[in-house]
Amino acid sequence: MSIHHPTREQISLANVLAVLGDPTRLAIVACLARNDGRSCACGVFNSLGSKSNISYHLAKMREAGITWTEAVGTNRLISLRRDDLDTLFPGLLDTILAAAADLPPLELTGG
Amino acid sequence: MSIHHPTREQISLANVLAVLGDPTRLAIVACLARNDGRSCACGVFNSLGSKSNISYHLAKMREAGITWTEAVGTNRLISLRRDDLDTLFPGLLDTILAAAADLPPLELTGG
DNA sequence: TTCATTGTTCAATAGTTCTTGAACTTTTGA
DNA sequence: TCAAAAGTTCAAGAACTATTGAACAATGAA
Repeated sequence: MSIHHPTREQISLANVLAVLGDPTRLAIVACLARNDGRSCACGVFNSLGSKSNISYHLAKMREAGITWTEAVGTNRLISLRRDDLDTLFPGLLDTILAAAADLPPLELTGG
Repeated sequence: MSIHHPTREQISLANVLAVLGDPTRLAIVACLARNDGRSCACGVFNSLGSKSNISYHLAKMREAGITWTEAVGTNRLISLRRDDLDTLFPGLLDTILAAAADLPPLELTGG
């Protein structure tokens, strides 16, 4: 069974804001942005919570249409859905990332 | 006892996003923006929920630093904290409002 | 095959959020 | 004074969210 992602049309503003309105997920999205273009394996975020907790948060982000998840071996590679988000909500991601850049930096192992 | 508002420094990005990540509050903020400059009495939002429910949502917005509430007679006049939000998170409010403008329009009585 | 690695899913639990209606406060106006 | 209007607060309940650890599946390497 392949990984479910919402279509661009299914992405809602309120849901995107609600999902990003959580410090752990805001940290994840900031890290993904710093990794621009390339993808991150879930393991990169292990310092932010337990394995199952990170899996939970990443699923929320995927279901909200914020991230794209691709299976490669035993890894899941996570990337931002920049094109979709920028098309739907121009400027939103960039302004959030700029504001999030002022937040206390994260301890990311292997990041 | 006067109405409590957080200082600019106490406003957090994650909290602002979380509070705006709710359809009712997104509708309220869009309405306030449409009313640019002027303030709205709570009653304007009555069609979005019960009196106590709107009071609850407006309190959330005030506590997050999104709105300013001023007592005038028996009314509470609500306005956006544009200067504070624009200073803290440049562009954020405008991009959210632009994206929210595409949402289905609200039935606002007396708005 | 066997084993470690990577991540998901499940059940349980604690905590939070939303919604409602009733009771209440404050202000205004007759 | 008395009543109406505008909001707030409270308690209760439903629904949702976050977190954990254990069990599970899938892959890749020895």
